[in-house]
Amino acid sequence: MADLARLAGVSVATVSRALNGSPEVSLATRQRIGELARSLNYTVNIGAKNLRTKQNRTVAVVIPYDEQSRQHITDPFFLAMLGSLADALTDRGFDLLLSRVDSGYLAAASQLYESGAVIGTVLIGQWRHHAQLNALAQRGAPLVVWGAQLPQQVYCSVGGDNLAGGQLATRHLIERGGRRIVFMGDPSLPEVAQRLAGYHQALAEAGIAPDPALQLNVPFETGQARAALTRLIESGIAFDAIFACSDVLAISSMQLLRLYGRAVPQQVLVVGYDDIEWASHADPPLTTVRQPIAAAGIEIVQALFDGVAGQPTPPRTLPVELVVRQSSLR
Amino acid sequence: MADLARLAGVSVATVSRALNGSPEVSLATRQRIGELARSLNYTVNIGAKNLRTKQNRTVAVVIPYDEQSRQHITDPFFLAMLGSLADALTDRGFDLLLSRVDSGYLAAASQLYESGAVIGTVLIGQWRHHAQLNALAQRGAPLVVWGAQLPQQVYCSVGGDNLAGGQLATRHLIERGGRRIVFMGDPSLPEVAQRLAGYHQALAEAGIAPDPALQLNVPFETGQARAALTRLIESGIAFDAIFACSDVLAISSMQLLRLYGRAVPQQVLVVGYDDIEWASHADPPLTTVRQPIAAAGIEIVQALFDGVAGQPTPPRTLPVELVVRQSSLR
DNA sequence: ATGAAAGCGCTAACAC
DNA sequence: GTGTTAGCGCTTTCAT
Repeated sequence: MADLARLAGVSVATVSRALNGSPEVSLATRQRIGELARSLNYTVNIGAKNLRTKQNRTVAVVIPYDEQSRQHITDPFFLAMLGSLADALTDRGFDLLLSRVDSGYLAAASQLYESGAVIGTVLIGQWRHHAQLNALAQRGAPLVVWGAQLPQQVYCSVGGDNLAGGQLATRHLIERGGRRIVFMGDPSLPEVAQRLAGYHQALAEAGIAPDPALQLNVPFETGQARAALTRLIESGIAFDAIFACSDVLAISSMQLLRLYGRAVPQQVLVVGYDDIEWASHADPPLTTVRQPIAAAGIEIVQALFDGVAGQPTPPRTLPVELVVRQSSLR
Repeated sequence: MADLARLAGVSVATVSRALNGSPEVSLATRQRIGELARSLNYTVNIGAKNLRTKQNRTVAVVIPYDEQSRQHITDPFFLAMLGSLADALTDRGFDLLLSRVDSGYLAAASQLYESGAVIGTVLIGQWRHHAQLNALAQRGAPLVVWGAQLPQQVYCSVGGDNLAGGQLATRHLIERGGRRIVFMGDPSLPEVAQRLAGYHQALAEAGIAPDPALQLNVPFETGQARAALTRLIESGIAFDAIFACSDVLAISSMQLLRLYGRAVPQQVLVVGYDDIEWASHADPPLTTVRQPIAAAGIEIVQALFDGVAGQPTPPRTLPVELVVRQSSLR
């Protein structure tokens, strides 16, 4: 900037003002300096600017990972959320700092904030970390978590309406003739627990007694899910429908069912969750509960900015919607 | 830090040294300061540190988007690459700044560098921007592009061996009895052009004359691809195999073929490209050319760091491999 | 309308 | 082993 000032024959103060479009500096010099900067490929050093102004236009997006599995971000749903956040932030002129932190030590997520690198943090994946997240929020970092709304929650969460989602899916399966409906998902995750509650409510409404044998407690990871479903099939326990807590699980299950000669939807109805792009390309196209991904990105970002501005940030629940395709149409 | 110094009864210089683990400061005070900092949730302001030391531990990953379609990052392959890069950078203690820039104005990608926000840039998706990328590289920013190696290339590219991939896929289809092999992809993209060249070579080896009617020039976007394939089917032109330049295209095509009562693999063999996670869950499981995604992340990051260090960064081509599943096994 | 100068939080000579 | 001080590149009062 000093160079620029010298070349323009003015002081750095003027250059700074000009580059920031201050009306104090005459239009002529403002333009002259602007063009000089452009021709020199000069850009204000963002670090110095941030240091001086104590502001900052970047947001951290944290995806926790299991220390053991050390797995790559892989579920298309997470990735779609990431894209949605990227778009929402880009629209507001903010950058996105992608960070992976050990899920056992989420406190690391706040370092980005405490070191002044970001103005706040978005965490995708609440998992089992409710307490850790509360602790994190209490350290003062603006934080928004994609996940379920829980009792005694200090942090702000934005999430789909999981209870309604579970009900929607299950009611639909019942309407279509399902009576022995398998539930697939890991209820130790808050979001899944709520979907399970919706499943139970819908069963109760229809006067169907839930059979614990049909509740498959499997993580969002196809390997174990396939094993569990295989055991179920081979045990000979009857079922005529599946409500899976993710599309990945649902599609993987449909494939397995085919292997065992069970036709979808003729013999088994299937409903998934998320409505990832693949759901409509599955065979048969998958009925699923659509999560409002684009809206989610916008809401999350809005909530985060509210938090940064010191405004209250109540948890938000976004509506979900049932998308009926052929996997549930007998 | 001044506060910390006061509380510890030392000067800021000592605190700085202690926090950076300098052996000059006595172990006792070093530990004392360390614990004090921890108890205060204090973290060195990274912006100020970067400003002073003129270093920086963040890398920009840019995903261009079309100004028109303004579409979300959506192809699972891109997202998998992103995950791989995130892992590779995390392993080296670097942060990843995710940025979306208008593909018509890629020069914007260098701003992150010129403003000192990042030490270099990784661009996923070479598309048609060879010239722009060259210009970008010439501005001095360390840049690595995932894509094909091209003549007169100034920037460093890391990519799969597209020529071999095209050959592998096509030879396999021929071995399996394919004679009239459809090619799907947009040859205006360098990577696809190389795969097409491989396709042509394999045809020539087998003495099969290429039929231009079988070359479907469609983008990586299923809508147009489906339209083109539909036209081909309805035109009555015979074909017995498809080589699609992405798994998304391939799976979408299989779905369409089923609609038209063409059995895969009995009537039409299909091979895809990328080996995204979904390929093995498709129906039938998709034979495909595997891109080395995990290795790619590591290579890209290595190349970028070489560039930052001022070392030469020749383009790198990574081996691909054919993964045979049922979609091509008649 | 423009300039001089202080200071954002940190590190690294250089002194002691 | 520790303190003093200059300065990274910028913005912003306060003067003029």
